[in-house]
Amino acid sequence: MSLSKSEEQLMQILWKQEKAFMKDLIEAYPEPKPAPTTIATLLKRMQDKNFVDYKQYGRSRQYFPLVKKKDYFSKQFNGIIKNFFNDSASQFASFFTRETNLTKEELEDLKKLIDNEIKNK
Amino acid sequence: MSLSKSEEQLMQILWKQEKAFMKDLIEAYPEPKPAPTTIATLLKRMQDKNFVDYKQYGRSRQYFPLVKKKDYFSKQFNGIIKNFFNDSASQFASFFTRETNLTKEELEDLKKLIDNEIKNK
DNA sequence: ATAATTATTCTACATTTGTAGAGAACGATC
DNA sequence: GATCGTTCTCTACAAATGTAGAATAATTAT
Repeated sequence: MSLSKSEEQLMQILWKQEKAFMKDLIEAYPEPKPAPTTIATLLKRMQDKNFVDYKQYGRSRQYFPLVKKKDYFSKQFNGIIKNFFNDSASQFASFFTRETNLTKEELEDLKKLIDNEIKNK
Repeated sequence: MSLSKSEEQLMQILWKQEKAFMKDLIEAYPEPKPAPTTIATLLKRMQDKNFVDYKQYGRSRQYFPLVKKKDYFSKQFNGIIKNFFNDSASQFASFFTRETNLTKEELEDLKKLIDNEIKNK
């Protein structure tokens, strides 16, 4: 089960805030903000999908994510690698270096990172 | 406008085949294959969205993609970089090298690629 | 030719998604 | 303590998606 577009948008907000009351969520939305009921609906659906839970504080709820952003991203990412690069991460990597416009500095940094990784193997 | 899940799956087939008649498409589906009418519906919707067109050959149609896989992928990819990495490709890159389990060899290859890119700057 | 197969269009319908009003319940304010 | 704001639940409804039957037209195999 995965999130729809607008659920994902809300999830991004929640990941950023880590925990949030309804009003925090509303605040975080860019204009034009959706109706509070809209957010409530999304939250409920996300609870059904087990992406969100809450703690009752007094009589409002503090919502928090049940899934780590990194994990969610990894799953997404592996899906698209599978589809577009025949399940080969290195094939993707080559595409990435060619097609993304990283600056020289960024590329240098990246190289350092990779060197580090190599050492750790 | 973008493709839905199942439209995207069909698109992948079409990209692989480059051009295809209905029967080729059906063949390419893994079991359990969808009904031909299902595929027809998807194709029509994809035509409406301007992702697919066809050439009439005799009285069947040879379908072909209007959008390059690479372009489509780039757009998708940039979207997710924006959401998950604050629009920073290099931030993504660092995540990628850390979290993807590339072998030592693949990392070496990647390093070479990057070196090449640096030279071209 | 007749039957079987194939491709296409039209129609349909259930599910999911995007969005929000109505109403209840509680908490804060004057 | 009556009014207002906040949050939640319930209900609703349009659009998008997943899936496919009925009908039709054309194509091939017998």
